[in-house]
Amino acid sequence: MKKQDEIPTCNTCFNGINSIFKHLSPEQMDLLIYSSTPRIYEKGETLYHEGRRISGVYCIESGIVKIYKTGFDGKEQIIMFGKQGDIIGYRSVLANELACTTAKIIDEGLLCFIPANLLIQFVKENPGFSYEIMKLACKELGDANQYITDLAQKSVRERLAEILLHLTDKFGLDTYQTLQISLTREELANIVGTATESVIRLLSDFKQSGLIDLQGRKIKILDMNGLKHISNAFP
Amino acid sequence: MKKQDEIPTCNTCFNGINSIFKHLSPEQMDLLIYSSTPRIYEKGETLYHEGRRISGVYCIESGIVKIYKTGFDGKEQIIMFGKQGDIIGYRSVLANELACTTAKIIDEGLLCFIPANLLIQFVKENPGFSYEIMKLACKELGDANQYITDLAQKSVRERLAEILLHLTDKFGLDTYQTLQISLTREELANIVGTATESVIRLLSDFKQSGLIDLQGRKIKILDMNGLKHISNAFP
DNA sequence: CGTGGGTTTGAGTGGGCTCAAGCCCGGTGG
DNA sequence: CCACCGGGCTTGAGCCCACTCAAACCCACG
Repeated sequence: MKKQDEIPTCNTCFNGINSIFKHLSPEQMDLLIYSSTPRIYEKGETLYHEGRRISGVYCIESGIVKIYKTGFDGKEQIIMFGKQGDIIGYRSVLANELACTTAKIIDEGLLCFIPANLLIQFVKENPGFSYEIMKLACKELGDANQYITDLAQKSVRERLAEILLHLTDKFGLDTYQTLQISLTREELANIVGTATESVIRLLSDFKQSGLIDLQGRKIKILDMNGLKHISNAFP
Repeated sequence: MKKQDEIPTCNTCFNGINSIFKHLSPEQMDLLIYSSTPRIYEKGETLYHEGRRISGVYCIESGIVKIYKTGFDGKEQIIMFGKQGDIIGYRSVLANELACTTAKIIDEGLLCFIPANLLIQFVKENPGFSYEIMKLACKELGDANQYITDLAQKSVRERLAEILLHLTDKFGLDTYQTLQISLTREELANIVGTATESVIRLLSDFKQSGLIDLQGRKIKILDMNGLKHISNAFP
């Protein structure tokens, strides 16, 4: 736990040019910094559990968070990932409901906990901030609607190609074209909404076709246009 | 068009106890009534089109609106229905995006058009109203996440049972247990995310099992618990 | 060197899709 | 009044995608 010795700070997170908090007044910003608790979270830690009361939201300074629902038979359905700059858990806090998802760290990093009442206070007294959060929710809702349509109408093959492109969009590639997020085959299956074996077969199929390359969990994106073509998305 | 002679009014819609507009100031309410244009919309009319600019939102005083996306091969995916008291189109207006869905009247009724800039003005200057809309978006987002999980993990049979229960929740039954919304088999399929023939086969299967009764488009819900059991939802 | 989690591959099966044909029923025009 | 549509509904046959089950492999780790 030596890492805790470096004093963590959320400054980049709060002050970034695209930060959701850019509309806060100086006083509110002070209050935010004073009331929020940053710390390093390790791989496997759970931020909140589906069905439980949620006491605040988390702002991600670094690391990756997996947000998922647990289906009837215990199978995970990954709804989204959170990364640098994302704020998670706000949905349940603002709707004043129990958490409808579970959030778990898959890449360790620095997160800032912000108490629920503080967030609600900001929303109620700062229209600019409120509008910002609302835009976020509306954007997520648009994405969700799109994914509903995909799940209902596309084949597993199409969806897997699309997910690879989405992950590329969100997490980027390194100089060797390697996707900058590491997922198990099972996790990939739990995004796409299919069985682990199907993901494995399709991935090696994509590899045969020269669309991607595989080395363990590293996925190299070789032919983006080929994937776009298969996915029937990204017009 | 004789119906237009009766002067339509949105009063019930704006002043209802659960109205989203309950937090508006008297001046804002006046402005709303002055600036909004109520009229009767007939079956088949389209309020807005997916991919086009959207000039305002609609508040439903009566009637039913179908909100859907059009998939790659032209197939509709119904995202939700709007009824009395619902406000639709706000997502795209607030996110300042092109419409991500199409909205079409399936049961004629009175709707009130509210210009986009007026809605945005209210959101920006009235935190209570803003909070109310935000809660709405968050709630819809929760529903969407649930449906993503269902689509990814449940069988068509389970989903159809679940949809019948959701429709019962939203539109209610008459004294003969008949569902108070009339849909074609194809529309049902486009909610569930399956082929028309599958819906037909499963409905008659449910009828055989004594769960429902069918008379054309009228669906009688006979055994709610049976449907719950099949749907693996509603714990 | 065993243990266990993740990955891979194969075989078999079945849910649900597609295609095709026929039916029902309300509307329309001769 | 009847013939004839046409849209929606129903039923059947056949097939294939993708799931399940089972077995083996790989590799990091204690």
